Amino acid sequence: MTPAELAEVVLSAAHAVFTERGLDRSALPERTAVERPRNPEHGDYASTLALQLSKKVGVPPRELAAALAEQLGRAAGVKSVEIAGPGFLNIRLDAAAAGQLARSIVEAGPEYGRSDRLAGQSINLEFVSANPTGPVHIGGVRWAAVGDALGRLLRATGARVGTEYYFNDAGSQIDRFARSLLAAARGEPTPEDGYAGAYLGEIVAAVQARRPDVLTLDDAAAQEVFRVEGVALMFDEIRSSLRDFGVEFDTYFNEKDLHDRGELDLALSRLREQGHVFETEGATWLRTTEFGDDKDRVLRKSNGEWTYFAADCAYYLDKRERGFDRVVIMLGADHHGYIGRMKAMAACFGDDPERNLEILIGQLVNLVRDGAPMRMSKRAGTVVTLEDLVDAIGVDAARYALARYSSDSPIDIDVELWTRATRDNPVYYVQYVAARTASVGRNAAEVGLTRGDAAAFRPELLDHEKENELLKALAEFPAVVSTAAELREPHRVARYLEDLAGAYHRFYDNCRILPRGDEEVTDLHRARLWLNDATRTVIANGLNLLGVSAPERM
RNA sequence: GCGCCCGUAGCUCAGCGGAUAGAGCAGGGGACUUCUAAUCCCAAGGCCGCAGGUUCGAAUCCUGCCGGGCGCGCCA
Repeated sequence: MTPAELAEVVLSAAHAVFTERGLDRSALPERTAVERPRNPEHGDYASTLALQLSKKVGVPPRELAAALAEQLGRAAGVKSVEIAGPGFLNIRLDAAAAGQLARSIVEAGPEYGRSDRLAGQSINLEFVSANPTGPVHIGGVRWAAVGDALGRLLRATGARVGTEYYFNDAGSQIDRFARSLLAAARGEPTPEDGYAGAYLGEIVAAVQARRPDVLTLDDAAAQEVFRVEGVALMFDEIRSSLRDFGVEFDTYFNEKDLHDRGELDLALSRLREQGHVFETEGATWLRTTEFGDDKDRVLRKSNGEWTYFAADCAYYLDKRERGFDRVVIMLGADHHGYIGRMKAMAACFGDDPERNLEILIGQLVNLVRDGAPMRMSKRAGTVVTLEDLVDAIGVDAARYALARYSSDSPIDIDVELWTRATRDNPVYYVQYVAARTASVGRNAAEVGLTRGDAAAFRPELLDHEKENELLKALAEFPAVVSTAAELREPHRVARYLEDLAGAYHRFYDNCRILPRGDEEVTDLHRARLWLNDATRTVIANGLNLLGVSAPERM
């Protein structure tokens, strides 16, 4: 029995009690959940339903709890129900009902943990969106790991998801990039406010290989060649380094297309229709202060140029018109000032800024070696890049390390820690369980132990304390996945996997799975093999959500 | 000045209103003729920044303060 199923049982018991006592059934929630108590004395699962309902219906919590307990105690698979404290219900399952989960998990395979919790939602997820003026820096990499994991989580919970990389190929930073390339090609010093780093030389060489005539052109033409070719090369590089990192986007969106298709004009007229646009000092403004922004924003400057914000408006509108009802944008901490204007902009379009637009802010990332943050990159001068991180610790460790922490907290990634092959390296600890469970499977096959017919599986034999704890940890996975998706917090999956890994290691240490020597294969061996394989399934499913491999051997 | 984030064990961090606040590391003590000891076990370690409020119940929600990080543009 899964916690979700038990929660259903609790709820239907509540319905029965309410009916019997003539209480107001509209006070009952549509859904309830059971918790996994820390303290084993509090049972396998606990429900706080009586505490939540007592005030609504005017029945003392312990009295309500007693009625629920009596009803629940009759349910199949429930071994006992106790009332504790102010009105907690502490529920114990019988071993057969608990153990049956191992079979359900193995049979569900990659499907275990998936749900339809977010079915019907259509979510656009934009992340990284680094300017094509240099390699992806480490802040962008955090979003590559977290954003990609979030996309996987949202899909696993039934949402329709479109991942998206916004490619700023129209702004003045691109002109600065082109000027920097031209200067480098001519051997001139980097222009003030230009880009520097060894990668520029590589781009220059590649552009010159394609267009040997480039330096014979006049300034404007040469700069244009460097702009077009340089951006294309940079973009290819970004795209391929992200692909090597396991991240591919459904859509790579060009800012330039918004301009070419007249979408900024369209956005402006929509906003004008809504009555939030005004003109002053020759510029065109959006009255974002109407919706809580600290100042109004310019859409079109007095010289006739569009602002970057105007493109943001057009891009948002474009996403909405493509049928996404939730637009999620992941940004670095230095962009938090955008939240106010972006939310206000959504409101100016007539949208609900709480529901239609979510802006997630991620704090800074440092790569630390020998106790000091790394500031220098071989190719990119003062920024640490995606390739620096992968060179230092590898893709699996990098993705795991970046996805393991709440985006609200800054992280230091210690190179020495994340390459260690011990307990204190979380990704190793978790992957080790993947390898260990696979190894047990191989050894089992060698001694002739197989799970056998599912009908012959005897779940009631899994009654050891460590088996029970492992089963409870396995049972939590679907709830962890849906919570992580709803809260946009992939780190919950990583923390859960570490918890599960601990439960497996303790099981492994206490409960011998394979027969020793010439010992006969028993039903207990087979039952434990089901549990072993269920664990491997959940570890693999969980790591997959994070884009991290589940190795067969280590 | 204004805004966002953070403040939990010596350190790094979990903890979507529930019971006695949890992990890892560091430091102390144990378990290898191994199904991978790449692991496990035991002990120790806490005014959850401070003060109020809401609640049957607050590390969690609200307000104020203190401390730290980041930001503020007709830049992108």
